[in-house]
Amino acid sequence: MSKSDRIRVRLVDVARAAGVSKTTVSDALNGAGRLPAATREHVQKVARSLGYRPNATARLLRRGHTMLLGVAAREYVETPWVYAELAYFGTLVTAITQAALAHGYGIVLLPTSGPDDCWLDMPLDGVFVIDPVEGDPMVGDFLAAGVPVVSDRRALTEVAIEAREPSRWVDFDYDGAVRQALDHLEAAGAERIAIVTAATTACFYQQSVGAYQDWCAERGRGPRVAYIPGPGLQHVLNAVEGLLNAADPPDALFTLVEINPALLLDAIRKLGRSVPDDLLLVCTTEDPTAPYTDPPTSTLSYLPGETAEAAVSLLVDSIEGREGDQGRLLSADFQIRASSAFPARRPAFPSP
Amino acid sequence: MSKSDRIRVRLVDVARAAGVSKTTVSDALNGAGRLPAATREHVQKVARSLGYRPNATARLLRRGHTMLLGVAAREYVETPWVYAELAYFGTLVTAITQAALAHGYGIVLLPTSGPDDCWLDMPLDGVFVIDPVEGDPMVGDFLAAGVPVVSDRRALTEVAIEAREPSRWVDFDYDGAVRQALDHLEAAGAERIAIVTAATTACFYQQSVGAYQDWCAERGRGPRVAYIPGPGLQHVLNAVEGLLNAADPPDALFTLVEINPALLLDAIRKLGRSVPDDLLLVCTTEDPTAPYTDPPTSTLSYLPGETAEAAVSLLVDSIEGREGDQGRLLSADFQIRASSAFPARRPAFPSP
DNA sequence: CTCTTGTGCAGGAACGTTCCTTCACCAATA
DNA sequence: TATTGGTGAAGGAACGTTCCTGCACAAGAG
Repeated sequence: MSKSDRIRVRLVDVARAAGVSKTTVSDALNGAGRLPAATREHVQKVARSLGYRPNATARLLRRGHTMLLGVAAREYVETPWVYAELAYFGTLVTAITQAALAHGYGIVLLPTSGPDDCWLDMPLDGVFVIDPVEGDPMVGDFLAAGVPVVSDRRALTEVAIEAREPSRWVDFDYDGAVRQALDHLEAAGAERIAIVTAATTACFYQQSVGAYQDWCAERGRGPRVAYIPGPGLQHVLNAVEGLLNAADPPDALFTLVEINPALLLDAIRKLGRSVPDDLLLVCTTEDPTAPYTDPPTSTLSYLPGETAEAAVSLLVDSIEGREGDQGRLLSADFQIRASSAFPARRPAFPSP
Repeated sequence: MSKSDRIRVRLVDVARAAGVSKTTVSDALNGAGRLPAATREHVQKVARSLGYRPNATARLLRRGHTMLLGVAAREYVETPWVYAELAYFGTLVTAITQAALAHGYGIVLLPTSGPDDCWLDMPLDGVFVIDPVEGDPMVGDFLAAGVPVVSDRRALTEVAIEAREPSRWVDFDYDGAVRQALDHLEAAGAERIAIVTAATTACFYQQSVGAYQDWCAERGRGPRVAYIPGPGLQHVLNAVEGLLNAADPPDALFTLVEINPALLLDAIRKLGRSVPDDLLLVCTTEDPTAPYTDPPTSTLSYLPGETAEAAVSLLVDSIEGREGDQGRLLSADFQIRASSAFPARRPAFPSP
């Protein structure tokens, strides 16, 4: 009926056409076996003329591994796939793809929601789970199925310990990173540092806010935390407006959520404040535009490139049966630029 | 030796443990066959207790399709995978992933370069090729292998016609879109409109610049085109600076390349110009921050969401043997905001 | 003229599923 | 008692590869 009824040409078809056995065809095309050059070339010519292409699935079944790595972002599990909103996810996925390619693996983007354990239908050799939720069922399913898992957070112990092989991890020293930024702002003269964070259970936010609160407590300062309720930059802008219009406004802002730095500077300007004269600013972001804003924005980066490299390498070690590290602890990258530099004069803001 | 030597539990293992045949196990777990509830539950219990998970690859081989769609970005073929740099790619990939998921397909990110035809080793049911180059070998390989291809540009005829099944396409009316933006700028009073484009062979830039030149010629105006040599926002900023510092500077800017609007406004401001008073601005971008800049930026969007929807639907039709459309022609979405609105006064720029 | 060694290739098992066919069994009907 | 019909389950082919084993033949050594 349809033109796609034309059946695909298989190995045996080539064998018949060339008047040899399928072993000979396989050997000729794969460069294996003991074949004289004449036979090899003949078979190759016939295969080419028939337009033969090996069936990838059959090959994978035979070989036993698929050379495919899954990637799943779990932070907002209800949203199907959100990474485009966030520069962090975008760069991370890119970096993972490149790193995987370098090891000869392909990348499959996994649904974060879906019917039950539909993710197990994909032929994967390993999975990288970004921002797993607590007791993540996806992680459990894969480990139970014998598929190695690497996560960018290591809060998976309770699931992992009952599995045959615990999941490996890549993690960051959040506490150190947050303190580095806060110390810097303090040294630059800030006395009322506010942070903007997300109202999620994601490990990154939990630990960062915790570190911030500890840091404030050690200095006897009241914490100023703005929580945004979900993804979307309007929420972030609202939160910033709320902070700056408060009775006792902050003299420094530290954002944990992704926000385009130029846009944030715009918003701050519209609220009648000037960076860095009235307000110091540090953004947690992977946005490559940060150095080009006016003034250039100080950033805290969680190095998607290195995360990806480490994750893929751990995953591949695990898949290929090598005993490698169990995990890798990375440090964030803090870039100081003019937005948080020591201003000529300290804010002459009226204290209430 | 290693702990991963522990062999995976297969269907036959469950069958042996449950004292039944593999047929019974398969039927019990898949809800097929004629089995009494007792047997079904017994088998399920045994399977669960052994931690059985079906092998995805074997299943795919049997079923004949993999439910996997490939995605390849070809614009900068030399760069391994660049989409994070460009909001268009990011949103497009996200949208494709979601659309594919809705049809029950997964997404595989394909290497754009690599040894020969390594992409054929992936078990794909179909491929979406973004921005194919002329006579793209990847498109040819897939079509020859009987894998349906959909592309977001239709300039593939010479490859497609020799294939059994020509590739399907999603395309845009670039000419109409460019003219819409230019007409709008003209109506707003602009007399010297410059565009910023990329020095690539990609269909989108070629056709858009062509439309711009035609439009200028029809009005007897000299075209002002700035070409950027490669990816990276520094190039864009340099190009803008070059245009605005020229002897006879433009009074309107129309960017075809991706650039963060807030950042561009920053740069224009630093060059001593004000949008929209001195300079009107229209950006081709998918950046969600455009409505939030100061002033809000007029944008031309090539609707990654609709592109993805159409592409996946064409692909799935093709895979599942339905005779569907051969292609889909979409229109770009032009959003007029303050950055290109009629200013109170026309630029009082000195003509040379 | 045998015995070895090597070459060129064919046969068939295996990978782990799904599903089509067959078969035994039991009860109800003719 | 023979026939039908339905139920429960087993056997085995098939999906398209790869690769292990082994056969036939020829050439050289003894």
